[in-house]
Amino acid sequence: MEETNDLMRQRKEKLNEIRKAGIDPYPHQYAPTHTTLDIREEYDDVTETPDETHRVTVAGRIMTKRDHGKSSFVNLQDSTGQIQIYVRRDGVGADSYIIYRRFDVGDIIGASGVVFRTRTGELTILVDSVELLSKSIRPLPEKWHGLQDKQTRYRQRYADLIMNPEVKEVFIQRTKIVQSIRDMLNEREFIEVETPVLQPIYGGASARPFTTYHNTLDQSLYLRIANELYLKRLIVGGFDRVYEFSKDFRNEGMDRDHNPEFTMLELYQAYADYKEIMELTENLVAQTVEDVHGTAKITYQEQEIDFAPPWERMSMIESIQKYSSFDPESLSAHELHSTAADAGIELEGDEPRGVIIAELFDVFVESKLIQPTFIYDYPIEVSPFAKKKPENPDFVERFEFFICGMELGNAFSELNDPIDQRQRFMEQASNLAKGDEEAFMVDEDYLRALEYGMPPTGGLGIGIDRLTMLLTDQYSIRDVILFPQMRPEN
RNA sequence: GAGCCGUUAGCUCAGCAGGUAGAGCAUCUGACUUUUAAUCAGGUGGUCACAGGUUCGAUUCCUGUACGGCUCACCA
Repeated sequence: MEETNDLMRQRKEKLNEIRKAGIDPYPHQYAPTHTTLDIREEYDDVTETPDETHRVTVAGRIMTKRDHGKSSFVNLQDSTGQIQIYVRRDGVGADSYIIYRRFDVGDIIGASGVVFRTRTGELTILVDSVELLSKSIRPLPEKWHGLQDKQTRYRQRYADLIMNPEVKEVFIQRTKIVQSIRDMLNEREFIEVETPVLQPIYGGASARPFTTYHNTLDQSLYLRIANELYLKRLIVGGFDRVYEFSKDFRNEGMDRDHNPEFTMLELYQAYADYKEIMELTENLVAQTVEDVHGTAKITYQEQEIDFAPPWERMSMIESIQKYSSFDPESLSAHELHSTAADAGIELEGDEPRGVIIAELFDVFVESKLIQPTFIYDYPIEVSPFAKKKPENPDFVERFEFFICGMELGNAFSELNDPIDQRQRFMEQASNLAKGDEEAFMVDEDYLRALEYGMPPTGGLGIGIDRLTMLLTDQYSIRDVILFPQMRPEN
């Protein structure tokens, strides 16, 4: 249904008047010579006297308009910032000025003129030619307070971006973060690849998937919850270093650090173990912080975070010993159960030891890890794709890293023993049968790949959205995703 | 999934111990050729989220619904 209000009606009338004057309100192209930033850099030293050699053509959106009878000031915004333009009837001609009077805040216009300074010192273009490039028929939010309503900002990100320049900055930073990581990985001879988003069998993580359907194949397909198993197939195939920035989809709750679709970097390096990946991780992230901020120290929600390596390292057991009064090592399985129950953890009663240890970690430790910290050596029960520790087969060579109480990444020495992997799959399949919605199916093709032989390999996943939250000091994942998931408006 | 809070003009927000609504910006008309929250004068603009209930009367009180925010739970 088309919305109407007086303001839009008025603008449509102006649009018709402009058309009647024989002017196309939506012309096909324009050729600006400068961005507003170019002008600020190039003409920083101009004076109050207009000089014909300081000629520029700019294009952008009218953000404010101050009419003074036969002259008018406009703040014009382009992708690099704003500049003031000064339109005089004597400058553009009487006919053109009549059309100009039909321009509104929000319209996209082009203007040519010479750069000078007004007597208040404002860098300004004295315009002798101005034209409409696109008529805006929907009024922008108010200039002073901008757009505040969160719902509107998320649903109409375009309006948010027009009105709130700091929002745009966040997304520019996001791109820089990705670019920085990509540059470093390319330099280390990793190959960037693309693997399927539509998967016949989902796997590589524990999460409920989105299900879809392919008509021609007459088959259900899943949107990937991870790309792990495909990247490892490539390791089998002889790509020794691969990575992918992967949009993954998990059919679960939404909150300040979960969106149903999100971006994960996964990388795999043949012949490395998790200790090497740990070093790669801290160097990669610390360098990204440096590239984006020029320093390894940032402030996130008023907490100072120092990314300079080496980061703190603690085994999961050590971390539980440190942050709770419990020592999982000295407790029997039965005592572990009652400990966990006392801590308010809901249990069925038949959870294996490792599952409870992981729960204790979640409850007692995770939120306390503020500075970048590696937690390593996870229980085997919660890590179906990680290699066992040679000296203790109850635990695997796996780490996650945490910053500001958030899990940022996950890595392991990849399980490459096809016999062991098959057993782990069977356990998952049995959990699935028992009703664990986040367990997953046996992936026979992945096992077939492993049977050909996969070199010892270290793998890593990093949550790009969460990393961006940290580096741009945003409280919610919705503020680092351009179009976050929302319920329908109506 | 639970709790708390919110939804009033295009935007940002007031308000109503229950009597059909206000401000600023925007917009319109007039004046104004160096303003920058331009200024001055005068106007326009509202299904007070939606649906029920109580009441002589509901934007206001009550209930429900929708959407959103925050917190908690869930999420290895």
